[in-house]
Amino acid sequence: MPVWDNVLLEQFFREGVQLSLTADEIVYDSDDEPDSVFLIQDGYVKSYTIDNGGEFKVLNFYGPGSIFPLSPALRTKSDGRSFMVRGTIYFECMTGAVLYKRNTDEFLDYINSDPGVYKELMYCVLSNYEMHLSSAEALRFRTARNRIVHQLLTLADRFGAPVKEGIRISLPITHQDLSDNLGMARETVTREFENLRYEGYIETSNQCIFLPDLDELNKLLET
Amino acid sequence: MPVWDNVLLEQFFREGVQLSLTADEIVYDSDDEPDSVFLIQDGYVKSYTIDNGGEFKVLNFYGPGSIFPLSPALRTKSDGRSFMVRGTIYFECMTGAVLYKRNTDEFLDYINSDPGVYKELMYCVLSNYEMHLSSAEALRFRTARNRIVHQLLTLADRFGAPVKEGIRISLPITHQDLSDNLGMARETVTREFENLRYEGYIETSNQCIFLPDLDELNKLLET
DNA sequence: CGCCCGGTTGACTACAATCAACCCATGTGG
DNA sequence: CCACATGGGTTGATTGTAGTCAACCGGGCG
Repeated sequence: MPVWDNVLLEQFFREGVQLSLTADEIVYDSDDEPDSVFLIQDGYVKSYTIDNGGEFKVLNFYGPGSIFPLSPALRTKSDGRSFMVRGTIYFECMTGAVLYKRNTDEFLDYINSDPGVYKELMYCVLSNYEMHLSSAEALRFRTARNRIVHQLLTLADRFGAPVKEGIRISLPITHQDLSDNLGMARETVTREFENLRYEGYIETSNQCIFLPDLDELNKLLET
Repeated sequence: MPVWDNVLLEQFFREGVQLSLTADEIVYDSDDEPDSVFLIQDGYVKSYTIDNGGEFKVLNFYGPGSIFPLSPALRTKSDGRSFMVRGTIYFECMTGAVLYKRNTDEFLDYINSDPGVYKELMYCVLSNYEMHLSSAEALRFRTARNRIVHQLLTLADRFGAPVKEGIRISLPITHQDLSDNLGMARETVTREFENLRYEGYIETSNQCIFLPDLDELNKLLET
């Protein structure tokens, strides 16, 4: 749903190089010159930083149709403004993945060639933007439980597939990923998942999360 | 200095209606039809939501040169996609403020008329995006102290004015605002400010924050 | 086989939320 | 002009949540 049908952009990327990557492979990090841009054809990618204290901080998750890294690519040297975020941002495959890769310069030429492309791109950026906004809302909850519940709802919005009266989150996420995403300990995620499972709000099998009733889940946030 | 020189956009807004608002006035909320867009000429604005539990969550701060609300304005009904964020987002003046107001439709016409404008706008969105990214990093720290220190550095990046061997944050922020921004209790902010002041990392007078040494502050995050 | 990763569980502890006062400055209405 | 309310800041005492440390389990894989 939030992943927009980027007809023009997808067409452009499909003329690029196709890459097949395995889980845990790092696609790109922001220390590199930003000379490539990627479209995800298949599979899932996460972005994260490692802070000065050595903590992993998972910033975002990307699925089929997503384009990255937008911010470093669009902030070219030519305009004299550099990427504002401190520290290196890594993009790593969470699963096996198929990506299309294009040269940043070609990418910039392409988006400047056609206002329609600029528009598509704007929606990509906005979509990311809103994903962060929604995560940021989750992070501001006081209890681990609420943080997790809110983030599950956000992930359902973005990666949810309707399955018999419920939503299955198609992103294969580990407790570790989620805890790094929410700034909490891995064990806390396990414990809250245990509670939510016991109370019937979620069902899990290996790394799949099924949410039988989003409305009920939403009501949890009211307390 | 992340606030970009938006020559074309500023020119456009200056042809609009000028508004003078007092502190605490709400400029816009996302329940309204998104029929207006604003440029801040002078003063400061914050955006926040109120969650189901009644907690205030301050999402972002805006200063002179900022344009808002970007996301609702750019997501017009015409493209069939609605604003993804749950709940209402309010934009409220933190100080007396002078704004320019333009009609959303005119705004959309204008940005479509010239690729140069689209580019400026893209930088506005990216700038916001990166601000959120940086805040999100702060929110993922485990301790209140680190969350506060990181956010002070982010605010210094965005609102810092160099003053004799240090940085003064020009945003007049209250403990309440900062605590709502970082998802913590007001008293916790007071206590950590007290500590940081005692240790010489910050100086405060009424609602002004002065950071004598950003590097030293940065080093705090390593523990 | 043994290692590593992901998940689970228990015990203990520290940090921050909460509740409760209180101070001070400002603004406002009688 | 005083009385009072309000908002911002400060401080202390208490409690609960979640972080930490530790151990263990199961499965996949070299």
